[in-house]
Amino acid sequence: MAVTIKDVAKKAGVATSTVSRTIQDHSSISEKTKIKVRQAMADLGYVPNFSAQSLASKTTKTIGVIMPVSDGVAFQNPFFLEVIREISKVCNEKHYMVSLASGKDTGELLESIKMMARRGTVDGFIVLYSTWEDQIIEYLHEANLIYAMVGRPYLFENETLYVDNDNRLSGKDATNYLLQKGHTQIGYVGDDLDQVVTIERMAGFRDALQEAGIAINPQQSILMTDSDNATVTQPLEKLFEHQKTAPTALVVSDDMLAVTVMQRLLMLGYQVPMDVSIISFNNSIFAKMAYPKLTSIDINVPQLGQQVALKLIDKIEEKEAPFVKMIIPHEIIERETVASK
Amino acid sequence: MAVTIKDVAKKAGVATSTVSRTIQDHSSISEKTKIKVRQAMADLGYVPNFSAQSLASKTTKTIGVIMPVSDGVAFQNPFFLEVIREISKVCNEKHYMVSLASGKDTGELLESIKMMARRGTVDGFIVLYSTWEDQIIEYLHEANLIYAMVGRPYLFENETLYVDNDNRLSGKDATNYLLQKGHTQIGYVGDDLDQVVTIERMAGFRDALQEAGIAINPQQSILMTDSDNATVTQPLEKLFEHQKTAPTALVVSDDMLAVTVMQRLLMLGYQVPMDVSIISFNNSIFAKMAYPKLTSIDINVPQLGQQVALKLIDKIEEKEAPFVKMIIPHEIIERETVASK
DNA sequence: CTGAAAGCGCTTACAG
DNA sequence: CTGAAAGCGCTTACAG
Repeated sequence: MAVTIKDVAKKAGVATSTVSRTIQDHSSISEKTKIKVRQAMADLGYVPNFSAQSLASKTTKTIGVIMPVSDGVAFQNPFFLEVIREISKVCNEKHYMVSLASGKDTGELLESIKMMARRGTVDGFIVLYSTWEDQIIEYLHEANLIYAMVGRPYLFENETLYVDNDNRLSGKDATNYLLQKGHTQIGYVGDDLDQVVTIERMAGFRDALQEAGIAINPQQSILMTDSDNATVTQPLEKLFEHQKTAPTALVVSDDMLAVTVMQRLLMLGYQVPMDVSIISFNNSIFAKMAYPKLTSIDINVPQLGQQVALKLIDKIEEKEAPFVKMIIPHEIIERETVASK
Repeated sequence: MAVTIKDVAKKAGVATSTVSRTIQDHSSISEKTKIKVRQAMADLGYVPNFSAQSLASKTTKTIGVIMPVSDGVAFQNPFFLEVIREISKVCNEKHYMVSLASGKDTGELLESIKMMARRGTVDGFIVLYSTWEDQIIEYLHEANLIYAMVGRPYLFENETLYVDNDNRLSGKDATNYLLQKGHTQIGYVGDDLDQVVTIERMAGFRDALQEAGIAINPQQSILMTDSDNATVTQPLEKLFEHQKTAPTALVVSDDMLAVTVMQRLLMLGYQVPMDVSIISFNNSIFAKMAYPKLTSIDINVPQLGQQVALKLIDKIEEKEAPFVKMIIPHEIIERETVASK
């Protein structure tokens, strides 16, 4: 049997309550006895039992990480693993555990989350994505559970804790960058229409063109594709159909999509960046491994992950913490896919 | 307060021990009372408290998933997220939780794992990778913890539960495929030398050439690069240095590396597959999105993930279960990067 | 500043 | 087949 709080108490010559309090570094315990108790813990190699702590304190010191539903390409995005790693890192430091919730469809995911909540296995949740009208969020909110999001919430924005980039601004910055390089015929290619982020980036794209006094004809400059990218070719062809409206530069909502777009462009006979310039978002490994290497907007994934975790834990530990939103800065990483016009 | 076993007992008119036993579907309880109790549970919306169950039963119903240390490109491999998703799916069904262990270096990871083990937060571990001389495995083994691996163990193979492909055979099959297409000058490019799988695939490569009676000059046909792919260019150039030994086809140990290799090849003036054919492994999203699309060996990640989880849970629940190894079949997915010679 | 005691919500011999 | 009771290893008012 493992060593328990009783063994420590006996060895240190104090009550178990005193041991418990020094574990929590209670201010009521004198430094002298704390030292004595800590010595005993060290000598015995004592580590508090997790289940017992949870049961007695009504707190689990674990946070549930909610992944997006796993169909579609979105799920394969390296973004998620990166965020998870950062969350995990913070949790390690704070002595929290991370527990994963995923599912192949919304129903399955919801069941899994409900289970976690009702069995009392988590103190709070982190939702890794943000879409329109999400049942998951509705449940979390109704059930009055603590949660935080990566990405701007569509529902209950004013009452939820979240960390995000200024996606609209980044869309604008990306477009302005192209404008500065002399492009005036700029198109936008996005996927995953239900993702809040995709739409926001497009809004930023419109902002920039508008400020530059360039009229937008959606038919000729905006292309939304489904998330598995299978059908980009034809619509893309259409975008380039008329010589005088054909874009000389493209803002693409995600690195992975940008890789597909470049590939299709090549098939259509366009070279990047000689014929068409491309800037995309996320600065993931795809951006670095693409050929040519993608100019991309870095969204600082480590910060995104670390901050949600930190803020959520703060909220869990002192329930009063006000609702916070936190905006992480982005940055253009210049590589090889944008040419001057 | 949530509803407890006492409430259910009262409502059903039985003792709490009877409720507990019907939760576990004990054979000693009559079907009649089980029905009565289940009715009461349903009426009250009862769900057993997780921490209390763990504390009383000395079992946690959670498995720890150990990720590879996070430096280097390997970590970005979509493989891990896919496996995790599958493990998570099985765990959901079996009412297990999955808890993540990761770290930026071995020391941090080990600390995190030790914590989990000593605090009693998991019943067993799944290790997602296999390398030479892994401290993590040594610890798991010494501490007598239950674990399973994805990939063939380097240490304690005869006493560990694992699920893997026949990597050596897949290396051989890949090479034979090239041979059948008429190539005779075939090179091997691998990274991540400490991964057992990389070495095994290379061994298969050698097997095939040997059986075909083709001599191998390592200098001229084998290139091992570090895992961040940064330095592939020069050694690759060297591989193609002499016209008469330059390979007409390459076996590449991973899709991500293959993408890099193709890119560098292009820079060196070689077209794929016209000048050089390429076959790689994993059939990840990189294979599908590459241009041209990669011919790749599918390793059936879903099976890999589901089976480790299933087998580990079996082992946890009936400790007698013998050590098992399970081999999942692979399959060549023909795409656009291999041409006939 | 410290301790004795009750309690968290289950499970599991033990007895019948 | 079922129940009373002890126990899992902690935490936290309460009292001093």
